[in-house]
Amino acid sequence: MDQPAAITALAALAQETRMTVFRLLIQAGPQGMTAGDVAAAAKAVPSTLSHHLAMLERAGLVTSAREGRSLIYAANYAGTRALLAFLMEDCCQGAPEICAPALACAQA
Amino acid sequence: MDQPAAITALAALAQETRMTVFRLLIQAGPQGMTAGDVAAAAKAVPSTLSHHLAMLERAGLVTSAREGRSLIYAANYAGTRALLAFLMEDCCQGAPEICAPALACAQA
DNA sequence: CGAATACTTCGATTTCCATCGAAAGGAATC
DNA sequence: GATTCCTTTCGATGGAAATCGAAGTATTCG
Repeated sequence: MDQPAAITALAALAQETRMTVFRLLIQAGPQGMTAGDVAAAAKAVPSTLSHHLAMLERAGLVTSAREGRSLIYAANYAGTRALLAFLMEDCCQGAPEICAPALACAQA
Repeated sequence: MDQPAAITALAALAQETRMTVFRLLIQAGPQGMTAGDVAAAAKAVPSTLSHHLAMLERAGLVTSAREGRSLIYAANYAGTRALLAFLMEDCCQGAPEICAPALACAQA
């Protein structure tokens, strides 16, 4: 992942509703949730939420798939992993004191 | 770190100039750089850069200290670590397949 | 004290983002 | 084939962010 892509992904997460939605989808796991369920859980108007989901998808943090008349959104593990890798490589390159505790925390 | 603080930090990094400045300060290490040197390296007008540095500082990603008539900016390791920890905990909680590769990458 | 240096803060402009209601687009049902 | 459902796209509006030049603040040196 290059810097412009990382910035797009960070911008996607730097918003309350989108961050909430993303966390929701991470917790929902690989099977994901319908757009409607996400909207209900996030207490957002459908059109607004659709906009946010599209932004998360463009950022590579979320995937969508049609199932019947619903759209299923799920967390994009590869994209999320790429963003974390970008941050870790960028930080730890010369500064392991930043990332070492983070990965200890992740292992717990 | 709670969600609002993380969003502030993510927003601070989700901008080209600020991301560049942050990476510059990480590479500069604990001794940091003067605001003037940062402005020169980032090819930015002083007033604009001052605004960006202030935002990074509010986000807890950099620190500032006066030294003579210069201001020294340096990466805030604790704040950066906290942001990564927030992302890792949030991601890996139920999804180690995201963070495991990230930490392997960081260890290399 | 006065001038010069190093940044920041102020004021103003332009551009981008978040939000909503209304209309439109596919998919299933009857 | 018409209707109903679920979701997106369109159009418009209010508000926040990025940028710059000019003026202000703190510090050192003459």
